[in-house]
Amino acid sequence: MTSYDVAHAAGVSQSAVSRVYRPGVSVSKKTREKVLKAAEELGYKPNAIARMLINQSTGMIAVIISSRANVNFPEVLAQLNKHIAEKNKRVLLFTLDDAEQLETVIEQILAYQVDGVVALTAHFEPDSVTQFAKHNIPVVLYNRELPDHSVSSVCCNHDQGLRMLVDILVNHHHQHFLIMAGPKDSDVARARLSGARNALLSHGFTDTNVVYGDYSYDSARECLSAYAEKNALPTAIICANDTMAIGAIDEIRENLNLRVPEDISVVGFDGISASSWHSYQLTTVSQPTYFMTKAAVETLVNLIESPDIPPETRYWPGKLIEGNSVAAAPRDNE
Amino acid sequence: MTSYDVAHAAGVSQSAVSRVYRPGVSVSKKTREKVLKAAEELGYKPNAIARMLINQSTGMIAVIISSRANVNFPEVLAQLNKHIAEKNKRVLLFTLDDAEQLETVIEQILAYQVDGVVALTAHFEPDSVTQFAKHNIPVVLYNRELPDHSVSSVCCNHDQGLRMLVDILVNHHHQHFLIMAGPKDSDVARARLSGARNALLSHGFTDTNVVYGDYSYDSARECLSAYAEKNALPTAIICANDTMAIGAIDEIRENLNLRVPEDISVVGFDGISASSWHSYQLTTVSQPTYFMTKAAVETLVNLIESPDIPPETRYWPGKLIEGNSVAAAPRDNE
DNA sequence: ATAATAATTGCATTCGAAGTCATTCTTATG
DNA sequence: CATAAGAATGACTTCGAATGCAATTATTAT
Repeated sequence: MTSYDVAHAAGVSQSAVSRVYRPGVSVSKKTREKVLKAAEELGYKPNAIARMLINQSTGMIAVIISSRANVNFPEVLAQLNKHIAEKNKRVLLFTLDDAEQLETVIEQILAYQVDGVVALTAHFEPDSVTQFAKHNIPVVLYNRELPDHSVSSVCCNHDQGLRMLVDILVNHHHQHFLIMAGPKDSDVARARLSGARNALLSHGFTDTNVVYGDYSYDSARECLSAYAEKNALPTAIICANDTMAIGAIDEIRENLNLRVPEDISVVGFDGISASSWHSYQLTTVSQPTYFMTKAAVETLVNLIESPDIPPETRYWPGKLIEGNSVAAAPRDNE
Repeated sequence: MTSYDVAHAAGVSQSAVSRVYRPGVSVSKKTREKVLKAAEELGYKPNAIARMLINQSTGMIAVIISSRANVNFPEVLAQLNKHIAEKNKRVLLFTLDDAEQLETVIEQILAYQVDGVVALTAHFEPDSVTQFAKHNIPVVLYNRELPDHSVSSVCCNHDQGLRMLVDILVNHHHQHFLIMAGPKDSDVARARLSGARNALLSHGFTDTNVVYGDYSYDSARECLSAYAEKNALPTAIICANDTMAIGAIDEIRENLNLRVPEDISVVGFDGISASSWHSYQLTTVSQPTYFMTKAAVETLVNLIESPDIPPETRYWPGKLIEGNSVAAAPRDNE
């Protein structure tokens, strides 16, 4: 069913049909009614693809995710999708898991003539961004920033969040820390690691030990268990995300036979729903994902409408959630 | 940058450029090289939108999700996306949260000329399916089936899963059950409720009490707490999903001051990662999401290629995971 | 009633790639 | 060397909607 079919059935020209479906164009009531009636009978729906071609705009936003069971990705994706739908655009989903796929994914995104890109993934270096710039496709990074800030970003302020967490630990007289970092190729993980180090440094703690997990529960248990075999235990563990913090707590309780928070304090990051479950009650920092996703979409839509807006980096503060996973450092460890 | 620009730069016709990018068409090495060189220099990428228009196929699959923090949706979406990408197609994401949005969403999906639809959501009644049928757009339902089976579905066999769980409880001599069901407008929740009832019936247990949650941790705690105030406690709780099972466990331990599994046994459904965490160790049934999503994509792709394949319903058995949340029914309750 | 103006309408073209068809250029064969 | 068979190429049309422009009709003012 095309506009020609409807035009024929309604006894008008194709132009008339087209105009009925464009807002703010002058069509007489009579024509409009004839067209709508014919369209209804024929089950006609304007073809968005043809419209894209002539309009030079697809109304599609590429969202690039990594399939790694990361952070709070499901929630973020659902919210991004909602905000994008509210702007009357659609999400075209792309997965980018390793650097090899990068070229292929970029080519596909370019081919699909998307109006903009939201990147939630690693493996997306300045070069990639340049390619989109060449084709005048605006990009917004989510929880990532480039060293030169040449691209708009919306980030949670990981430094501030970790400062709050470290301050709490220090206020509880902790002096022996362990940082449980996330995967080395994740920007968020790097930002949190450096945030933790900076916060500790500002209190005079240098050279804090670091173990690396991959954000997962199991990896947290494994790397803590391996660490415990060869090192004296810390009194406080700063984890790169809540899932690992929960893994750490379970490892401490089940295999190290110690108590949380009495023997060891643990803090996380993200504020996932499980962090407030009774068995864990994590002290953590939650990301304002609603506002962050909304900001990301708004920044992108503004860039689509006015490509000359200079790149902007927006930081959102995390919100401290005081649970029950931090207590005063035990005396016998001092 | 269009194929005409490349054609001009390479000194060939637009047809020649087009042919270079179509597989299995005869082009001489010389032409191919000239074209590729010019394309490289100009940064030309074939325009997928124009291609869609002429090919009458967009390579896009509409995936309809509900933004409700449902079941194991994030994992399912990520896996669907992966399988769809492997078939060299893309996911166009749509959210459908209530029946009012239905018409709008369907219209948009039709306008985008998607090659097929995967529906993970409620509010998607036979009428909706008929509309897609009219436009020859194949649909596959995920964990949903229509009464008349007129549309292809891929479902977890909830009946079989619940039978396994109920059998375990019965083998542990339980006689007093409570079913904690999911939201009434969810098909999966309804299927699990009826699965639980049937399994109990087959052991001669009729009229088991039911409470309704919304799949969330908090709702589980609330509805169990409300139930406990007015009723004798069961010795076993059958939950519609793992998240509610975990909520039930925490409510039992924290507020009812009882032990799991010694005093009350709890079973869940889904096999989410938290179900195996040390504090819970749920006995549950995991859905084979990898195979289910793969099957859904394959069924859909087959339908796209051969629209005359009759609708098929594929059931996948769940896999029993025996944790530590079921024990023999306590004597004093008999 | 007529002129002047405004509101509609249709024709023809455009967006960018793909495919049909007729033509030209190769290559192999007698 | 001539010719048939095959490969390669380009002109032109197609997909479906949107729009500039010109022509037509409706409306208003005189």
